[in-house]
Amino acid sequence: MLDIKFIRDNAEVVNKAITDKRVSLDLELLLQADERRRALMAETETLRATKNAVSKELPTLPEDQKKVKILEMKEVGDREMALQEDLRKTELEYQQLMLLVPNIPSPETPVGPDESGNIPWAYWSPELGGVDPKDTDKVAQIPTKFDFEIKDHVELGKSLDLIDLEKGTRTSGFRGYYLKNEAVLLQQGLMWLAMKKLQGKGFTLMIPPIKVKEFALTGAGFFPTGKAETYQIGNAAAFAEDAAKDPEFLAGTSEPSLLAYYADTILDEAQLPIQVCAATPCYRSEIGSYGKDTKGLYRVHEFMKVEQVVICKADINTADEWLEKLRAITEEIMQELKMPYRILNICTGDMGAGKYKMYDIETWMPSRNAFSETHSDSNLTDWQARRMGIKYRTKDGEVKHAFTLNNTAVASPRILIPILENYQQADGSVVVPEVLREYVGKDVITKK
RNA sequence: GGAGAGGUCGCAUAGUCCGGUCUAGUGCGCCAGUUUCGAAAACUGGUGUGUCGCAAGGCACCGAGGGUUCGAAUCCCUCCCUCUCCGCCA
Repeated sequence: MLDIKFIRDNAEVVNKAITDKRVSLDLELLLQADERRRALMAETETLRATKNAVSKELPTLPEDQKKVKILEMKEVGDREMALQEDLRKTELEYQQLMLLVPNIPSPETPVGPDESGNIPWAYWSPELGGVDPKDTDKVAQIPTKFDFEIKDHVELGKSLDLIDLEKGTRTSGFRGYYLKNEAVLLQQGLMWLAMKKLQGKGFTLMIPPIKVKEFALTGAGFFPTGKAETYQIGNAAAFAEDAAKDPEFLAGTSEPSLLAYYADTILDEAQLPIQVCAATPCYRSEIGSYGKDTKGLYRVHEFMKVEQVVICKADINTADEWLEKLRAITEEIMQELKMPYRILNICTGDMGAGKYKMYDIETWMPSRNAFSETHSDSNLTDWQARRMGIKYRTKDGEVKHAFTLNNTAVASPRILIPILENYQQADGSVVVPEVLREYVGKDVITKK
């Protein structure tokens, strides 16, 4: 959400963001609703002021005058009622439109229609270290090389008894899966590794609810536009009667619950920055992705993710710094795992409506012969904080909306794809990344 | 699941029976001033959020939402939450 005053004064800038981000919203309708809303407010408030004033003097008046005033106020009350009904409708329309207004993208964000407009910002591989995207020769050397015919993670998972997709689908439905044996230890190890890393970086560890109320999803910006992506749940019996009553949702990330911890709160500036993280299951209906990435573990309905969330003061430089710090933390984990990856500066058309600036981290997946998204680092400025009511009091006593950021630390089983595929050997076994060996209990995963 | 108690402007409380000097009293905390070499204490004053407005100022908010009334913290209805006890259960 943006400040309505900012929207009124900068309609052109907002309209450009709407176009660049391919948001479906007619700003003119919002501005009109805003104007009507303010006119109705002024009118009802005048009537109320009259009523309040008369109510105060009424008990002191003699009986005959009292009767006259009461009749007068009855009329004023009727008029107020009529206006109020109008105001309520206008207010609702206004609020619904306000939720659709996107954040203004950063000056460094490329303008583009979709993922084709994203710009590689950095590459890294275990052999070469950091590589400048302009150094095309070196960039070409980044993907892992094999001198044998590679298997994809589905084949590896099957032959090493790590993944069972058939049984997963039978039990859970389309995109269901079972992880088994070392795959379980790999995933648990990754979660543990990430949480310990973040604890060392000053993050507060949390186990938050992932079953959340609507306000958490609206506050974080996932609703109303992302409703189709979200599972709605409820008590089975009650759900059968009336699904809409008191809805609960399974969040697609812990971000809503981590932020909602501070919802409708005025923090003290000294408490900032707040760094919190959580390892939680995540649920996504993937309803808009039918037929996309249907093979294997790339796109699944439920997965585990360690998420980093930062709430910092309302200063763009501070927030920019945090975006880079969060990126660096994720890179540190990736470098410990020794997997080739790249970082993309995400363009306007591919970033969410609420984002100011966003990096994706894409890991090399041999079977896809491509870098594919495994992490996502975002600066939302005050867009989420305004929806969620996260504020802080400055040293001067001023109350401001905070800035929020978030980044993936690790998400599994998707991350198992590059691990299994990049670490596979000619004999069909998979080497366990060094940092995960203590969790898996062995150096190499071989056939049972 | 059953029975009861309760949610008041940072915290703790008064007010609710019987609607109108409650634009919510008091204590604590916090801020400023007086005093002091400095501090403590004492005394004095101040002390929320949101929204509309260029401003003066208005309006809203006593868990949430409705209703009754000229007027609601106070009466009525619905919902949410917390606590205590009992029952059941991982």
